[in-house]
Amino acid sequence: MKRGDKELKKAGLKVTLPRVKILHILEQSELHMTAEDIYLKLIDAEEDVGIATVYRVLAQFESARLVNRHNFDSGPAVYELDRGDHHDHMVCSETGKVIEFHDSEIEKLQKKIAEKHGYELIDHSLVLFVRERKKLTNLS
Amino acid sequence: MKRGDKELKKAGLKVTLPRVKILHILEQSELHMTAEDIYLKLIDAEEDVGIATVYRVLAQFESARLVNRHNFDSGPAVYELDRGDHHDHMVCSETGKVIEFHDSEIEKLQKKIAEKHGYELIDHSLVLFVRERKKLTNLS
DNA sequence: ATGCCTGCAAAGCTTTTGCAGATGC
DNA sequence: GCATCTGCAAAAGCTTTGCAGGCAT
Repeated sequence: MKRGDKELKKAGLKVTLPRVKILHILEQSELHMTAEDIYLKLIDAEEDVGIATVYRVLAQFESARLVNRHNFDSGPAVYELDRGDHHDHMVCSETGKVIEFHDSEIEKLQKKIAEKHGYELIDHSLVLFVRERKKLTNLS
Repeated sequence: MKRGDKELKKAGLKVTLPRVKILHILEQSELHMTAEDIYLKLIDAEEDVGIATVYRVLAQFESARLVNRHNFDSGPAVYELDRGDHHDHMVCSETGKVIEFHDSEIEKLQKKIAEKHGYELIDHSLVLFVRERKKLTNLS
């Protein structure tokens, strides 16, 4: 039994080729892939998996907390493996690059704000839209 | 010339019935309406405006910074009038209620984090998903 | 009169679903 | 063998676009 199979079993999912392959792609590739990114990787690897299955499997993985889905913007959702380390995201509006970060101070403040309003914080979504800082020093 | 017309002119938009009506609805109604919410209000008011126009006008309003669009989740985007007061949102997962809040400490931290990574903060999106706090005191 | 604006319908893009056959256990 | 899973194609949900006519200036 290969690596990854255990996670699937634990989630109550049969160990099928599409699931193993998709999990593998998520492990190997860049973080933050769209369903289509994954689908194209599968095609590339000559795997005969339909896009519908990719969506279905990703939804199951999300329920099983194996992956997290984000809607950074309008447009397609992106998925990333849940490696157990909670973090937020910064997206460069020029390059599209995604940077992860974690700030426990911000986390604490969020909890406090929710409580101040009589609520319990379940989850949150924080995305910073940034651009590379212009270096004003080297204008020759 | 009625209230609101000036904003439209300033944005370089002709003062047309759909634009005036939509602006009016955004001013009068609850914050955070979907394009369809607005469309239904227009139908209700016997105005003969198409949903395509609602989307087009909202996009123009967004460019003109008269409104802000949010994608709280998957599903339809919501729009709110830009009243000049920046704030973030808290969504109750049980009732769907949206609460606005502002925390300058969090804002400051975001700016600092972006800069620490060599970026300039342009914008951000912060949504807290919450639920009503269970009162554990009155279990009879 | 002119060019911007609009309604309608059709298309677009992302995601979900129904179904018959395939596969894991 | 049986339930779960999958591919395909069709549908669904939200949003955008092409076009011919309408309206503000």
